[in-house]
Amino acid sequence: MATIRDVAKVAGVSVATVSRVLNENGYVHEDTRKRVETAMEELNYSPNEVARSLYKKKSKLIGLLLPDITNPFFPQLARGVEDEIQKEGFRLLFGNSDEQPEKELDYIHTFVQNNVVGIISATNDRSDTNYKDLSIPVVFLDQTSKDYPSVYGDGREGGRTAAKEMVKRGSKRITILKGPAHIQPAQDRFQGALEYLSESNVDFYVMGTTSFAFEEAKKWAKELFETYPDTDGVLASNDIVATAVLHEALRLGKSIPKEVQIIGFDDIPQSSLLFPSLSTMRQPAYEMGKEAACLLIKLMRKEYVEQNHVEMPVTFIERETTREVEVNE
Amino acid sequence: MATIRDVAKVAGVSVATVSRVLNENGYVHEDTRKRVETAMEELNYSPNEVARSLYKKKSKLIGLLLPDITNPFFPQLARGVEDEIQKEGFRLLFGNSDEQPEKELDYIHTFVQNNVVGIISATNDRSDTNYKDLSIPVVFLDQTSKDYPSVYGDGREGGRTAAKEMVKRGSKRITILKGPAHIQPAQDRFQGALEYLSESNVDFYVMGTTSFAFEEAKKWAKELFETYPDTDGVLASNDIVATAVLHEALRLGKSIPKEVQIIGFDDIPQSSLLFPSLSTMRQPAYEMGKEAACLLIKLMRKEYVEQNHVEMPVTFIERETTREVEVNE
DNA sequence: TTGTACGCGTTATCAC
DNA sequence: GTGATAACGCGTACAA
Repeated sequence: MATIRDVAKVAGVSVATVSRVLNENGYVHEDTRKRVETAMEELNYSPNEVARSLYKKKSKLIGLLLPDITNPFFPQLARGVEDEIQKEGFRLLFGNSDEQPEKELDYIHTFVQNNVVGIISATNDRSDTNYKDLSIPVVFLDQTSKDYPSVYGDGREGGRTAAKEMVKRGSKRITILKGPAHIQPAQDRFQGALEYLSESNVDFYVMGTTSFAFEEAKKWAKELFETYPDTDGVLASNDIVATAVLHEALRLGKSIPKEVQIIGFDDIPQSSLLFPSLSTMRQPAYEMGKEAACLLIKLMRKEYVEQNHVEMPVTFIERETTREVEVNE
Repeated sequence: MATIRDVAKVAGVSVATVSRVLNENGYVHEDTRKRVETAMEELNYSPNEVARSLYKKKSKLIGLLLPDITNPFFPQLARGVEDEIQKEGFRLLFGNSDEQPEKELDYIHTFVQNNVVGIISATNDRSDTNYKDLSIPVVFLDQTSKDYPSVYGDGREGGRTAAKEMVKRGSKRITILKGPAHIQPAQDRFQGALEYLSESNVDFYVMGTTSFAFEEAKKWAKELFETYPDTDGVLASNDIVATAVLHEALRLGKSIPKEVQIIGFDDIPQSSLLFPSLSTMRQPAYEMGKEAACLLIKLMRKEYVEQNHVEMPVTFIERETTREVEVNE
C-alpha cells in the first residue's frame, strides 16, 4: 500500500501538496498537479480511509441497524438505503439486532467507535435512550419517533383502508390480528383498523399476537379459527401472519375469498406468489429506505429539511384473497 | 468522547500504562490497574477503533459482498456470516454487487481502504482477478474456486439427485432449465441433472435462461410450455424460476403434480408457503454462511485448516409439486 | 504556490 | 512496574 509520502517522494513534492491535489483545495500549480497525478497512477495510490477518518473524526460509513434481514420486509429497505448512500460515496456498516436491546446497544457502540457519520435504525426500541447521547444524526426507519427524524408507512391510514376495503367487499364478522405490542407500526395499523370498524356496523373480534415469526403465526391462525369459527374476514398484522392464516383457512377447507377474506400488510415479495395471491396493504419498502437515506444525508450536511418525519403512503393491493367490490352497496 | 489520555490523566498514570491494562499485556501493578479501571468507568471510556486500526493496519471489520440481498437466498447466508463473526467481535461492512464488476471492484476497494481483516464474497465473478493482489484472506461463498477457499453446496450431486427423484416419481419427458451461464452453481446443478438424465431412459429437453429475476422467469415458463407442451417434469435452476413455472403450469390448468412435477433448488423460505408447496433441493444457506465465517476466521488467525473447500450437502425436500414414489418401479 | 510541523488516538519500543 | 516517545497515514495551520 502506497502512502501519501511515497507519492510525494516520487513526484518530488511535499505531502502537503499531494494532499492538496487529492482534496482539490488550496493552490497548486498545473505542472506539479500533473506530476503528482502521474505519481499516484504509477504507485496505484489510494488514500487510507482510516487515517482520514482518524484525523477528521468522520468516516465515509453509515450504520444500518435492522431487526432481522431474514424477515422478507427488510432486504428491500436495506437495498433502498444502500442504493441511495452509495451514490454519495458512503458505505454500510450493518447489523441485526434481533430486537435485543444489548445487541442494539452493542452495534450502536461499534458504529460510533468506527466514526460513522450517521445511523439508520429500524429497530423497535421505543425508549430511544440508546440514541440520546449521539452527536451524529439518526434516522428511524419503519418507525415513528417524536424526538428523531423518521420515515414510516402511514400505518393508521393503512389499517383504516384495510378495514374499509374488507367491509366494502362484504365481510360481516372480521377478526383483527393485533400485532406485537412492542412493535409500534403494528399497533398503528391495528388502531386504524379498530377505528374504522368501531364506526362501522359490522361485528369484529380482536386477537392478540406476540411476534411475526411464521411458526408462531401458524398457532395463532389455528387458534383464530377455533375461537372465532364464524370469522369471514381477517385483517392480519403483516403478510407473514396473513400467509399463516391463509394456509390454515385452506387446510380447514374454507373457500378463499368466498368464505373468508384476508388482507395482509407490507406486500413482501412472496405475497404475490402465494396461491391464491394475497391482497395486502403495500408499504413501499425500497422507497422508504431511499427516503431515509436521503433524509440522513441532508441531516449530515446540515441542509435544511422541511419535514423531519416523512410518512409514506400505504396502498391497497387487490389480489385474490379479497372479493370483488359489491356494486349494490 | 474520552481518549486514552484523559483516562491516563484521571488515573494519574501515563497513556502507556492505560494501554497496558486495556490490552492486558505487560506488567502493571494491581493497584494501578484498579485506578485505571475506575478512571475508565468514570469517563465511560472506550477505545477508538479507528486509531487502533490505523496503527495496527487491521480493523475489526469483515467485508461481505453479495450479489443482491433482495434475492431471498442471501439473507440467510448473511445472517449465518453475521452470527458467527459477531461472536468473535467482528462486524460487517456490507455491499451488493448486482453482479456488476465495477461495483464489485468498488466494494473490494473500500474494504481494503477500511482495513478489513477478511472478505467473504458470494458474487459470481469467475475471473477472481479482483481478489488477486489482496493481502487478506478471502472466502468465496456459494461458489467454487480453485485458487481461493470456498464454501458451496454440492450442486452437481444436487442436480443428480433432483433428476433421480423426479425420474423415480415417474416423469418421462423432463425439461431442464439451464440457469445463467455465468453463474457457476447453476451450471453445476445443470451438469448433475444432465448427467443423470443422460444415463437414464427418459426423454428430456434443455432450455437456457439468463437470470434469476422472477419477472424474466415468467417469460421462460411461458416459453417452456409453448415449446415443450408434453413436458411432464421440470427441473428448475432455482426456486424463483420453479415458482414461475409452477404459476404458469397452474395458469394453463395443468394439474400439479399429477401432470407436471416440479423440483426447485435452494429451498428459500417462501417455497414451503406456496400452494402447492414446492419440492426442492435444499441448500443450507444459514449454515453455509456460518461455515464461511468460521473458515475465514481460521484463515485470519493462520490456524491450520484441513480443507479449504467445504462442500455442503444438498438434500431433497419432498413437498407437493412431486408425486409419491411409484413403489412398483 | 509550496513546504514544515503538528495533531488525530493508539500501540509498541525502549529506557528508567 | 512505569513513563516518554516514535510511529501509523492523513489534513491543515502557518511559514516561506
